Amino acid sequence: MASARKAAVEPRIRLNRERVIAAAVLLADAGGLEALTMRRLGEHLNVEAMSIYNHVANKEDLITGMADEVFGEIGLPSHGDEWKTAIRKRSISFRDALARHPWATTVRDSGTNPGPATLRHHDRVIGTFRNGGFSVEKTAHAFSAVDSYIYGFAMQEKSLPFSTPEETAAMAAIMLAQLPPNEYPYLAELTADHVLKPGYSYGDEFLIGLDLVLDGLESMRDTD
Amino acid sequence: MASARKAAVEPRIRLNRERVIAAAVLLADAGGLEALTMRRLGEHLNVEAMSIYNHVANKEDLITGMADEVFGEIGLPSHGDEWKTAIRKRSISFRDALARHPWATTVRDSGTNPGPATLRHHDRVIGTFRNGGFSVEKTAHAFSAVDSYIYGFAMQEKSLPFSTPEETAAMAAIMLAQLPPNEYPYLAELTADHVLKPGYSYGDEFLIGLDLVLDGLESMRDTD
DNA sequence: GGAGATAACTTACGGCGTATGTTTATCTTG
DNA sequence: CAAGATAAACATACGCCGTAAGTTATCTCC
Repeated sequence: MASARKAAVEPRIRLNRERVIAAAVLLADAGGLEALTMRRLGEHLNVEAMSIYNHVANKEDLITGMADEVFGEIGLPSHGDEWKTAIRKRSISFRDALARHPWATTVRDSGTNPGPATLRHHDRVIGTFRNGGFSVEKTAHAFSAVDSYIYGFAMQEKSLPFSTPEETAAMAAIMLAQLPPNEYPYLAELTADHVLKPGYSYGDEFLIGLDLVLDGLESMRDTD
Repeated sequence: MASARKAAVEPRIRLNRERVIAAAVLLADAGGLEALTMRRLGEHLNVEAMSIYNHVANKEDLITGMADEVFGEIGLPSHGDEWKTAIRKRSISFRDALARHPWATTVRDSGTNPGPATLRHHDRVIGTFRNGGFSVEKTAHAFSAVDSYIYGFAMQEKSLPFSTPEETAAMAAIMLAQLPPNEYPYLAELTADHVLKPGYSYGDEFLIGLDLVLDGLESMRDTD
């Protein structure tokens, strides 16, 4: 057959789980989770959609793998640092990873069946609090508070309809113009006097809120 | 025709946007956003799928309407209360609304084209900070920090594979049993000594983290 | 009661995830 | 190196999905 001869000229490149997941992450980064379809993923891998199922159980399994991939990109808290510094660094790294892969903010089934990178990450974060003098109970509080904040911030950041300062200013001006001015006076004030000021960037809010949470955790650790 | 006669016996009930959105919210509450399909929604409304398009522009418009519905359920901060009390109450109400409608945590296109309930809600929250003595800039910090925390917490809560205390204990025991014990010692400790303790409920973490954020905002307001 | 508007229904299309069955390429073992 | 076994590719098909386009029934108002 002609196809057999052609196959001899262009030998198949074997797939594997890592290559599949990496390509899927690229696709989702570019167009969001809804751009990730098995057929399109197949195209990017030069393979038919069904061939992917030799390497992942189904689409959910694929996405779980992708989420673990993202967790693997987060810098683990360093043992050498004091707890606050260590958690601060990994929180920034966490937020950066979620900004690189915005689709990951909504996945969160890492909660139901976490992959190995996710487990290691969580273990190290918990260990950092414990070694920093937090009781088991206060470690739970700290873990919940910090990660809730990070996830929530990443989600808000993702949902903004702009990213660069120029886009922000343009978008804010439009939104301000079409706001009924008397109906939402405080919203109008915030937009006009803060968002539209030169140099405004929503991303700058991240560290302010993060440090607020970390300082609160420090005083919580030392009281009761 | 027989169908014409039958129609005379069972006259059509007219649809409208509110009824469509309310039914869609019910459907999503019960089975998540992926259970919300136009055909199923039609069935629940005793109507063909395409008839729904006389009342919403498309599915995205429908979901936007649903999100605004949820925002409408959140109690507005009261003018009578001190800012901290007012924000605390509305934050609890916000979290309750997101717990009732878990699908809403991932929607967030309220950011791109907010509905009237969403706008009113935001305006009132911003106004509460402003009248509580926050500068415009600090109001932005406060708004971002509080809502990030609430969204993130709601998302984590939603992604837990259990809700009742019994389920939690059962699930935690299973997860603990299948954890490589030496590989994740801190995770194991937290699960055994905290999650498996009687009376544990992740939901209790909400107020702890919320008060931590609110206290932090208070001292931020009074410094610099 | 007749006309025009509104909102329902019907049909159809392309794309989705994936079950099932078949073919081809690669690996194993002598 | 040959051949049988295994793994991974391809091909087809099914029942869903959102929704465009066209048709019919009902409601509203004179």
